[in-house]
Amino acid sequence: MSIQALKGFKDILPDEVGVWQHIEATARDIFQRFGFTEIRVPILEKTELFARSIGEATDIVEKEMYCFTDRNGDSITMRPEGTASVLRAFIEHGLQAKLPVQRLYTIGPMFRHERPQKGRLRQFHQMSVEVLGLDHPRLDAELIAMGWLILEELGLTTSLQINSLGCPACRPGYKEALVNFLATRKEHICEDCQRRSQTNPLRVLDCKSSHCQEQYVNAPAIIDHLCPGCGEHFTQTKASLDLLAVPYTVNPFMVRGLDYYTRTTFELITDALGAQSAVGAGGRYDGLVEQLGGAKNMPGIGFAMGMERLALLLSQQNADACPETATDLFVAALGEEAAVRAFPLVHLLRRKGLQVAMDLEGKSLKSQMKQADRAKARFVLILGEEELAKGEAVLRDMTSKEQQQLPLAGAQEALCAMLIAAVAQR
RNA sequence: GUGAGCGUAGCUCAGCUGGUGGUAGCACCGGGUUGUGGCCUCGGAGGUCGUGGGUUCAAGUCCCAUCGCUCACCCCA
Repeated sequence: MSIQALKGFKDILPDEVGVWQHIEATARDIFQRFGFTEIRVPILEKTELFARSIGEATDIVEKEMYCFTDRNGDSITMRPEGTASVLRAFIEHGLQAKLPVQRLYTIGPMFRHERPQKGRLRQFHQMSVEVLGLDHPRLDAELIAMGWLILEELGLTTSLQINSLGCPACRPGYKEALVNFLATRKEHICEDCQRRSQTNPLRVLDCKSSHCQEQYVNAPAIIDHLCPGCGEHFTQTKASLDLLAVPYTVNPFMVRGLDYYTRTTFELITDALGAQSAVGAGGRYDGLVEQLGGAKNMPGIGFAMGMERLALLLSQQNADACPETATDLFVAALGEEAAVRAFPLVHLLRRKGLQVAMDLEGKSLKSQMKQADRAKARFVLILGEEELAKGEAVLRDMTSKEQQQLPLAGAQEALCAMLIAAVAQR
């Protein structure tokens, strides 16, 4: 048996890479329009960073992280998400001193040891954005609208759900009300829900069992328990979304799997990916910077998009949008003398910026024409013994099938210029 | 961690109640066209039927184990 990739680790093969590049290019362009700059952060961090930000009791930290002890005996973790690292860098380098409001994005692989399934891998890729230093509700709306715009420009149809999780002032009160409510339904809900009533009561409302959902119809909703500050913030966020004409539905039962979220949370959802419905999600995390040892009262908000999920959606909904690679010119040389002549010509054309291919093995013209066709070459320059004898090469336009003679005499630069002109005309 | 389904050519898959591995499709190589691609046509190459054991005169097919993949639960982007 030959060696295979690790479970949940996948190669992105040449014929799928166009989709990925299209997603990335579209997103980078939009990030830039919204004033974001890229930050690149390491894949490895101290384990403590994630334990402190994501939350000790979360599934991610408890059982999904790739942790190991390095040669110095330090506990190291392969990042399961991007926000913690970006905030660490923000604090470590004092970025708030350089610009009061930081808009950052990062793209890269994340790692979680889960059972792989459709749209879920152990190494997966996220594009994530963070804004630090501003808590205005218009920012929440702007960020959500940016996520929406990315999907729109990719030609993908999704829906948007929003919620508010409150803040340390109002959430405990809600939690208590919820726990009390759940106690009254204890006998009628599934085992998972009973267990989660203790460990993570907010999560219970997210149960997929329709039987449980019936029980929760009259459950207290967090948005009815928000403190005045959070209530006003949520109202303003919704109003701002309306101003931008971004359609949303409020899902008072939506929760997040990371502990650091406060106030606004949202998910961009699709029903086209099987069990994995979220293609993007995020929210506000106003206490996180302080929690990680940074400045007090440093608000933050961010979201991440799953690139595998976007790629799946794109290839099933809008595959045509991804540009195909084409070749400007294929140089078909026949015989050793012609090959020796063509070889440096090809290099010169490449230096001039053309996308040029050539067969190096001395195959038949038929075979070389086939290669040219496969490479989607727009032109083929035929250079054989006959052409050398006549001092004229044949340039064939592969779509119109028209052929013209190009003089070989004189400097190679002249031939180059003619070829570049021919390619530029199309 | 739990459950289900599936492993046959590079890829997608046929293969019935066990009886010699498929002229299968796509891709690849070559000929038809001695120097012109796609379309057509003819030919060619390509396999430890995931692995190990068992039942049987006989196993791709039945049984057991094991490895792998996929989907779902859970969780999440």
